[in-house]
Amino acid sequence: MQIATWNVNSINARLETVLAWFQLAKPDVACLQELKCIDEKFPREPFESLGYNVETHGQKTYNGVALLSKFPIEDVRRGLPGDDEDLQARYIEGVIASPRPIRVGGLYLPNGNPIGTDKFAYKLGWMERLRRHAAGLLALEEAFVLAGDYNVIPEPEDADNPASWLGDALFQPESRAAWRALKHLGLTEAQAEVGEDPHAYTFWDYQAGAWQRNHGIRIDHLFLSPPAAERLTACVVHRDARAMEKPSDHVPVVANFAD
DNA sequence: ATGGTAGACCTTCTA
Repeated sequence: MQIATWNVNSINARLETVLAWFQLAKPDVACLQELKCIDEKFPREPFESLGYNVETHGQKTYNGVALLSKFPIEDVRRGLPGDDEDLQARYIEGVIASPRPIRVGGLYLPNGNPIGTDKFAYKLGWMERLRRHAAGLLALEEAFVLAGDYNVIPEPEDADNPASWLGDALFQPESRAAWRALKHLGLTEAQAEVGEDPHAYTFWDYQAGAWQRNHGIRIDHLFLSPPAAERLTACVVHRDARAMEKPSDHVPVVANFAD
């Protein structure tokens, strides 16, 4: 069982690139972020033709997340609980009805820049809500995965030039502490656990030749509950996707689980 | 040196 996460930076602008990767990697489950479209404009048919069930939580222009699975998707939840005022489409969850069912939450954590604004407060509030939700899921003692664009650089080793990120919301002590608080609930981070390179980058900005200079950061992660971590066998960062035609600025990260 | 690019969409916001 392969579960992927990928911030595609507009599913419609990226459709050919994303389909090409799906035909190559054939993930069983995929969490997509930054769809940048409403549900009605998500290109369902090409994914259904590849054998995927499709659940979306879209939004006009910004954000938007999708959960795709070759197995049926049950108990779908749209939106992160804990704030009825929050209208941003950044979370979708469902139970993958595979022979050994696994709950999968796909998330697009707020960027939070610039620091010192309401955007940064929103990021930290969203992370606390995610921590509470994860704690509730842990109490169920099920296998689950929380995969997505966390918009947090966990450690200095997760950036090519950490000093250049010191003033950025992705590398603030508060952001990193909230990320560790999530981990300290008892979750296992897949790439750190079994990745060939635990610090392989997952994002390179479009600007200033960041890809060509390998000015990358590691911000796309998969957190696993203990029963899911017991099944984890591998975690691969698909770096080559950044060199495709019309690439996203993020690359897919894929975790493998024993069936 | 405060740059640079990409996407949605209509003038600027987000990243």
